[in-house]
Amino acid sequence: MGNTRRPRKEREYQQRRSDILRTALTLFSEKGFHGTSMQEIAEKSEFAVGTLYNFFANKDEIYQTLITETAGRFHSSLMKALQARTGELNRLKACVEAKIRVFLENLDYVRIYFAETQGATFHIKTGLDTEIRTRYEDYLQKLAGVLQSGIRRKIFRGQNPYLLALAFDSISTAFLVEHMENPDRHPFDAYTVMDIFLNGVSAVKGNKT
Amino acid sequence: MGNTRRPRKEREYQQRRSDILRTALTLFSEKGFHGTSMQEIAEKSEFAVGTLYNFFANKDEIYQTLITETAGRFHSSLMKALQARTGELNRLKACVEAKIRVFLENLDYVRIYFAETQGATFHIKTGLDTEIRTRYEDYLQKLAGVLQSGIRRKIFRGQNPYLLALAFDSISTAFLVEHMENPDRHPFDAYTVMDIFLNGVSAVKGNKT
DNA sequence: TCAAGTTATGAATTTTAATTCAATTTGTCA
DNA sequence: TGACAAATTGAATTAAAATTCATAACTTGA
Repeated sequence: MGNTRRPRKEREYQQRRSDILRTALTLFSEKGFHGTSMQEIAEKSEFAVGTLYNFFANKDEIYQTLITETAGRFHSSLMKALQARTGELNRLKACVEAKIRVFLENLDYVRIYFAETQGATFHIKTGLDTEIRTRYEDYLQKLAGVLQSGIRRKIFRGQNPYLLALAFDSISTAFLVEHMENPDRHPFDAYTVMDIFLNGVSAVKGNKT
Repeated sequence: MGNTRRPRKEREYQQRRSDILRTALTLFSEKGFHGTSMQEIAEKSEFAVGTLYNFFANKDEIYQTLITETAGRFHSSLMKALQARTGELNRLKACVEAKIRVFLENLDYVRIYFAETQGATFHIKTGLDTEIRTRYEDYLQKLAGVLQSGIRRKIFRGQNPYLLALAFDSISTAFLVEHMENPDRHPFDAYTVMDIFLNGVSAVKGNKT
């Protein structure tokens, strides 16, 4: 009878689908979108080329799905961190910690993410980049909100919360990228990021360059 | 006679060559390497496809030349700035200023630069990315050197000059990228970068999160 | 066990764009 | 001016990969 079985078929279908996606992610991350052929994805995921087309309309759709689904998880982790605890300092800290965790759990994805976010990618046409950027923008706004409220409460100082958000985020990203490329040299943690961002690098009071 | 004329021919040859490069730069920056065809480069630069092949062995070589030549100029501007004046503070400031100038003068290139520097690009094979990264690494080391010497002289504080260099550079890059995408919102200058980097964002003394 | 329906397969087709090269044009010099 | 060399042209070729689809292999329910 066709109603207890549906779930299993569905489950298996999803399993196969996500196998394909996982394989594709690895390959795209190693060799880029254009450097990866459908043949390769097929071989590595142990399906025939044709089969891929039963799951996805075309190569672009695989890529797009990959980006969109992971970006979603990514985004919501960070957003959650920014709301979780109370107090601006705690939120910032939770945010770096979440970012570290999410990055390290999704190394492959992060590579692609940058390829899409930064610089001239080939997916400009599909509007995929827009979608990602919107999410990132959204996150930055939220982060700016936290900083803004910290400024109002005299915990932070500064003119432009959005620029501060940008600075904060770019420091953590930079450290993480460095870590990805060179896991051993230059270890760092949430504290390092917070310290530099909060206290700055000057050893002299009220340094006015 | 064939000796006074050589220079003119040479000059014209270089002119045509650089016309091609300029056109290609614009296209690559707008649509990425794979999104740009030789046809397009030919049309836009007003040559025939075949002619392109008299100047460059293939599409890859155009791209590679572009990157390498511009990266060279780019790199030497920054390195010069870091040596120019005396005093660690002045050097840092000169460095941001140089970076702002160079970025704004080479918007098209910057887009490609990121595509190559960050994330999974397609040129991994050619080793092009390695070349750029080496230069960048070199620049970061120099920057770290400046910070290191500032730390010795008790102008700066911090454990790890390299991480500080990374932080410094990533803040300026982030602001510049923001500016590229959105020239009007969030104006900033070398002073903003210096202020955040040196004094931090905390309004409270010795904040120890 | 079998027939109808599903899904997987991969060789054949199509698409796309890089590259080549014979023909043509342009430039040089006696 | 004309013959030779050098440079340009773009239609034809080649190469690489995405996509299709007729065929085969499984699944299911009677």
